[in-house]
Amino acid sequence: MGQGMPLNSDKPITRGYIAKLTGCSSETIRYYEQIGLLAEPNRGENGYRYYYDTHVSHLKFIDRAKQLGFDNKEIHELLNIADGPENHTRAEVKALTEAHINTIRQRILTLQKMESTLSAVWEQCDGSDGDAEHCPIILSLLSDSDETCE
Amino acid sequence: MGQGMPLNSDKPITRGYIAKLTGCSSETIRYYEQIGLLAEPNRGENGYRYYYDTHVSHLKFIDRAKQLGFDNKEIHELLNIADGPENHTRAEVKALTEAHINTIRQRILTLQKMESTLSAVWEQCDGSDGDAEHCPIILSLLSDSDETCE
DNA sequence: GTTTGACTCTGTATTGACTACAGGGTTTAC
DNA sequence: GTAAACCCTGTAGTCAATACAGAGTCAAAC
Repeated sequence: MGQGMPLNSDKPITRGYIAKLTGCSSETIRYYEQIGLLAEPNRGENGYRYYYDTHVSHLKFIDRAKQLGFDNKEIHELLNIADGPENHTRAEVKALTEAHINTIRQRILTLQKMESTLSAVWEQCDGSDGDAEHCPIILSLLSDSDETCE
Repeated sequence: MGQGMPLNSDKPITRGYIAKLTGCSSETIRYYEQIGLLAEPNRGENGYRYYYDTHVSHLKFIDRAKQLGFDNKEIHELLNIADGPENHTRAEVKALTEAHINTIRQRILTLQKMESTLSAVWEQCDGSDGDAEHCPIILSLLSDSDETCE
């Protein structure tokens, strides 16, 4: 029931502390503020940034979205939606997510092609102390495989 | 039998022409030279770069390695090996390739996890014109899923 | 013979998502 | 009281290009 971390909603916390709380580095937090991803916090008389609960939950939101592969621009949109969901539809969120899923699927396909090609030449290479001249990996990079009619 | 492109080994070609031959942009070619990936070509009296066959085959090598996901540093090593294979072993090439394959496999795993998580929430969202407040995608980003004992 | 357009040259700025300083000021712990 | 540990700012670096400004050069059309 909310122990562990004594986070009084009214007591502001420093950058180093919110960094530990969220797992972000304090430099990253400054960066997020700079690019407008995280709202500017209040400042103390000494110029120190002081953060509240909302900053903590926003940073956690950012972290989760990042783990799902969203880039900062997409996370910015998602945060806007989360902060004012009454101005957005589920259709909008679903479309945004779908586009992202497609990007990820495309990346997977590209990587899988690389993997299978690489694995094939890797298996052909005997991995011995012999001269790299006859290494099938090097040979495959040297040969115009698509232009074999040369 | 080597027609199609009349490439006399002794006639140097300009940057724009080698760009068309290899599919790289001419800016990219200048960039490769800058980072030491492509050897500095001779210059004409006017300061123009003039390329030979070796540059063409090096650029093609780079392109093929890039398609297999190698980064510029790795390609640099591979090019060194291809240019002086007597100083390298097949074991070395195989190890380099294996490390790269492992990186790619790791990336695939990460992306597949993202994909399955995203697909799951995507399916839960009805995609209607309704308020985004109850959108399961947004909710999943808002919830401390790992810290449910709060 | 000049002018037009396409090329080439250089250096520098931008992208994205940070990370890593340098060179100060402040706060905390002992 | 002093030293460590924090905070502040601005700036530079990373990777792999891409893009642009401003200048010079070249080939061909008119």
